[in-house]
Amino acid sequence: MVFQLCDELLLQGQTSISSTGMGKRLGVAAHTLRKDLNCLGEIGNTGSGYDVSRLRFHLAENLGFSEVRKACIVGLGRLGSALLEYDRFTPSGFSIVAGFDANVNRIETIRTDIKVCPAYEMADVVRREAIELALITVPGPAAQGVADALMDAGIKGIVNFAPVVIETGAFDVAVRNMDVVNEMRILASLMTLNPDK
Amino acid sequence: MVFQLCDELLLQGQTSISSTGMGKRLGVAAHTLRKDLNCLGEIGNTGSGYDVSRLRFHLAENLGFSEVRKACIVGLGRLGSALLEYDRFTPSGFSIVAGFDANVNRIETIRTDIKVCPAYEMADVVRREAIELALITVPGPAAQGVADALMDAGIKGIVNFAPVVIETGAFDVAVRNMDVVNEMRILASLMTLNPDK
DNA sequence: TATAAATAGTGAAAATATTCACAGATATTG
DNA sequence: CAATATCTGTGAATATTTTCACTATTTATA
Repeated sequence: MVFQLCDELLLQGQTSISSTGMGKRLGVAAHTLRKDLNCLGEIGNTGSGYDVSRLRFHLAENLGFSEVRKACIVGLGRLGSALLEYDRFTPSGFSIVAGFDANVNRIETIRTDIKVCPAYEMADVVRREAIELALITVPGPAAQGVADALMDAGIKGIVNFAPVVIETGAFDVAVRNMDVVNEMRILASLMTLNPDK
Repeated sequence: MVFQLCDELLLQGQTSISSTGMGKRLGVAAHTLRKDLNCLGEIGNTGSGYDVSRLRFHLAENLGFSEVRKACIVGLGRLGSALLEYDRFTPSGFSIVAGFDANVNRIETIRTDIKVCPAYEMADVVRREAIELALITVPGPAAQGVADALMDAGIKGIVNFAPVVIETGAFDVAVRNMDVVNEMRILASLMTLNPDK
């Protein structure tokens, strides 16, 4: 959140910002930000706030954004193939190294620079290339099976676009869900629990 | 999260589940679930766990999923127009009542049952139809402006697909961000902070 | 039916997270 | 250059969340 804000500030030409200023933009209390940020060491400047690029650098170092991480996309339907062409992965430090789909006909019609393979090669490719992240864009009923195969092959993190709960069992794998309906439900519940004015 | 699990369980024909069973599937401790769930009153059955459809009903009642909420989509590029055709909104209790885009040519070429309007009509339509939720699918630089206009028009919740931080200022509006790169960064940071074995 | 196993609810304890308040440092201003 | 305003870092105080431990109840079993 702060990291993204840093990028925006730099784009806007702002080189410095205070915890108060960040708090306003992020909707977070200033002291919370200060407490969180000085885990990185004393990187703020008393009197003038934080230097944006210095802050960004320290966040990248500490959160592991400096090294490029390999990812793959499983399920090359409309969403999956759109993601294959998405141009923000590389500048953000992620490298999409493969796409997989169970439908061989579909694979043959996709035109992209990224290697697309049939699903039965998935475990092999993930292991061989040491792919750490996977984006799951298969239909709901197929998602758990795909996740199981990926976890067996050593994947470390999953972004799940299917509207189902992915079980990780004993695997030490982090899952992030991206389901627009779920986000809308969260908004609806906030509105219900905080009817406010 | 529990709500989604209820749907899956019902689909699989499972009518009852214990807090332990849910915890396993969700990767959450059983006592946490029990503490959270009995905010809804005593709806579990000692000895046999929770009745899934009863649990689902109570969650829906308390979280406000029972009434249909109106939503609109702003920005009808590839993502926005794909969402116009998405078939999970209606069965989930959301009604997409309008789409907006600044490009009038684009509006004329979209074929859908949902009303699509030029951007300058947005505030009027949102107010007139009392639309509560908005999905923002415009390019990053346009997102804050769109959000400001929507908040002025009385929107209560935003799902933001643009990779920028939306400022809500003094408005009491909830924002949920859906950015795949941001989710991948979260996974990367978890992997860095928990290198585990 | 008696016994054992499973399960929710819950007060209390422990662990986390947030907020407050202020010292000490830097910047700004007239 | 002195006075004022701004700002971080941080220990202490609160508040919140999570975990634990146990009771009471229901279900399953033999």
